[in-house]
Amino acid sequence: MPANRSDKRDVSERILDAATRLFAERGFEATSLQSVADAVGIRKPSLLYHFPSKDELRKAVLEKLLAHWNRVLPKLLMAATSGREQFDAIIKETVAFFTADRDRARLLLREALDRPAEMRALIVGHVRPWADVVSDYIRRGRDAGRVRADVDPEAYIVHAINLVISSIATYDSIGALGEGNADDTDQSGLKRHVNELVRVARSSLFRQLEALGISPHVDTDATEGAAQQDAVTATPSDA
Amino acid sequence: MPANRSDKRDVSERILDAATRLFAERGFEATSLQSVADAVGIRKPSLLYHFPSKDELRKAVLEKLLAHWNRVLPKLLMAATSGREQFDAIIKETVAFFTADRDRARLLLREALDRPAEMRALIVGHVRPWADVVSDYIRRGRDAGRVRADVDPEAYIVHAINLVISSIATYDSIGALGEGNADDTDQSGLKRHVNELVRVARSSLFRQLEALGISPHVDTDATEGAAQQDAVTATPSDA
DNA sequence: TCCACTGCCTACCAACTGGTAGATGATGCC
DNA sequence: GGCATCATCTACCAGTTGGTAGGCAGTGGA
Repeated sequence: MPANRSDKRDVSERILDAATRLFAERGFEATSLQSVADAVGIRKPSLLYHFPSKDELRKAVLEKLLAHWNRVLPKLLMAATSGREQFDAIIKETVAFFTADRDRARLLLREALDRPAEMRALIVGHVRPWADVVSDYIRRGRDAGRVRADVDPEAYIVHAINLVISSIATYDSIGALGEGNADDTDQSGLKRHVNELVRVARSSLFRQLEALGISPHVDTDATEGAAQQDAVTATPSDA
Repeated sequence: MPANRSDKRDVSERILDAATRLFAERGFEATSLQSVADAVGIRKPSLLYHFPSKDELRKAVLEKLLAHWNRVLPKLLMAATSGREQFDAIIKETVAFFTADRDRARLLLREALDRPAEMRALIVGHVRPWADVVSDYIRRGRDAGRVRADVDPEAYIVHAINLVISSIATYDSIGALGEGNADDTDQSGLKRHVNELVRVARSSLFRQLEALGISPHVDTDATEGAAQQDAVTATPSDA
């Protein structure tokens, strides 16, 4: 039987999963190959057979994370829904992606801190293209009066991305301000956290609805609250 | 002469400075005591004479950072200016504090990722008290109609703090989206980055001025822009 | 049947880690 | 001057690190 081949992919996959978790939790430098091997249940040289060096393992972990991302995002941007719906779709997917596994946010944030130059290159190569699409969209929205006049589109996008990733990555520590209890088992605290996160991102971009004479602000609040409600529970296309 | 005593403080101080820089740059685990000693120009055992263990050094670095913070913040909160001025004073000081030395932001962010439980405890002990003051202020502002009705005060504060620290800490990497050039020597990119950061924090908290019938929004933008202008160049009370 | 290859292993390595022991010289107090 | 203390040093330690050498069982194709 071809147990070999399927096993190899399986083991490599398990190594990647364990490494992702440990790198996100403790950081790359603080994680030994031994501990990754232990987590997978193999010996260290076996691990080095699949990934020839620790740095190659790191790159593979990062690449796997970005691969998913690059698969999902174009779809969202090509879906030609316009106006706030597009914004909601993007931010909802982004938030769902990172809340589904907070290690993703932690890993990216650590990488940004540990290797700024490398991350910068990755961002310019992978994220810049569609960030330009979004900033165009923001500019059009600004001309149409939907978006606040004082928004700096490029800078806003940076802050929006940073806000999502960082606030989810640091929820366990900085989130302590918002909630008293340490064990947030039902994730109600995380929900509240994320709802406000989406509200901040949205309300700092769009002009207030009542200013446009659409509806009284009490209704607006309720609608926005409902729209954000399932941002946490929503499942990303792929886990 | 009392060269001994002043020398001791001096060396300890130099160790703390070097450790702060290195911990912020590479992370705690990735920084060896040897490299800190080298940066100071002493031998490793001399370093361990001043700080009995690596972990004690870490705590001292963190404590020094928080000490400054705890000295400055009460003053800002006690200054009984009300309304948006208080918000501006706090966020301006905070932003100035972290932009004056971005290592501070990086260090705190790393600590939040590396030791969430410890950071959580520190936050509850040190930050919670005055965060409660601010959230009260937000609630009052909400009742008075200055603050948006849908703001979640506690959650907002968490995001505001996170936004400031994280966006400044990751400017070198994620900020690449906003600016093309890697060497931001004149810091104009950082200024733009920070201005938008302040705008996001403010506009997601307060209702738009024109909605309150105070002034046309063009004037508002200009005023706000000017108010934010020197957030970067402003010097915090103590460096 | 033989052979090459895969996947995992044991045994090992030099380099480096945080930390200790203890000597040495300078300083300040009696 | 004598003496304790301070600050720094050299020499050393055991443990861990990322990584290598090479053996060995199973598999699949010629």
